[in-house]
Amino acid sequence: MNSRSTVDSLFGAMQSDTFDATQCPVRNILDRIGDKWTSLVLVALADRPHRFSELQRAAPDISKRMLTQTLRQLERDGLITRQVFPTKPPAVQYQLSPLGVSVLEPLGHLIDWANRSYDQILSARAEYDSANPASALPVNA
Amino acid sequence: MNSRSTVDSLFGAMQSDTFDATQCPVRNILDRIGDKWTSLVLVALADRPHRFSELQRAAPDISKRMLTQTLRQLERDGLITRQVFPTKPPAVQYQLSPLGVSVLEPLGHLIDWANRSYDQILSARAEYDSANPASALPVNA
DNA sequence: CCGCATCCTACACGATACTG
DNA sequence: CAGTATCGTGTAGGATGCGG
Repeated sequence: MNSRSTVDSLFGAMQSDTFDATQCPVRNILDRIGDKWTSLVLVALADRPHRFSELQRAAPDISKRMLTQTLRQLERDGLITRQVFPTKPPAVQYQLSPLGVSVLEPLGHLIDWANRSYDQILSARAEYDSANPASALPVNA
Repeated sequence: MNSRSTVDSLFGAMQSDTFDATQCPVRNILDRIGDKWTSLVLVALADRPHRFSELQRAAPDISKRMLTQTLRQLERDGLITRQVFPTKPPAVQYQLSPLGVSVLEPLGHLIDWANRSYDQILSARAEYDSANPASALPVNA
């Protein structure tokens, strides 16, 4: 496996005394990727630039509040750019920056893996759950 | 970009009427990856199999509760296997399953990207914050 | 149309104490 | 050693209404 060495080196870094998890780059990124809407917005913008309301339509169940928040985060991190057209009423366009485009590749790999592996995961869950008739799992079922 | 087509097709799927976000494979996976400890445990186990207390030492700030929960999730999803040695006191070993090993590759790509891009992100944040002297960001600074 | 402020709820997570 | 059970908290995130 190719990525093995990088994973090992990360693990080594985690073991060091001076390791501060709060400013670990990986934690930082994964927290973003993992939150409920970030990756969704990135994927939507991979298609083409979108306006605010277009993004809302693209993800029907996102609230204005969270969409705004997600976009601000991405803008702050330099993954997307925000362009205001002073028309009336105003129009705002969001699009991926080069940095934002660059994340699509690793993100795409993960998405591919998810799609390829989902059946295996589902059957693994079914097997586990049938072997463990109820309890034993304190979290979301 | 290679992964562009898969991203686009995902986006297309999201747009369909029959799309149910709650059982979207990608959402499912990213929720796991994004939670606080899953990826950390996966990376730790990439090195070699670990016992429960070894994992605790590897991630000094994880509580027993969360470690147990994370391990259960991963076991249920079939990414890791759990093996109990009925010694006294008992020893339990966790190791990656083939499926678990397979996630290291896309996960490694993302980790690489995070490490490579972190400087850019930090400077983007600094620039954004200096341009927006305070307010304007309702979330964690 | 865009997006901020306010209020509120649910759940992720941590701390602690107890069992086989 | 390897967990489970219980409790308490912070905060992510949804609903709503106002303002430019």
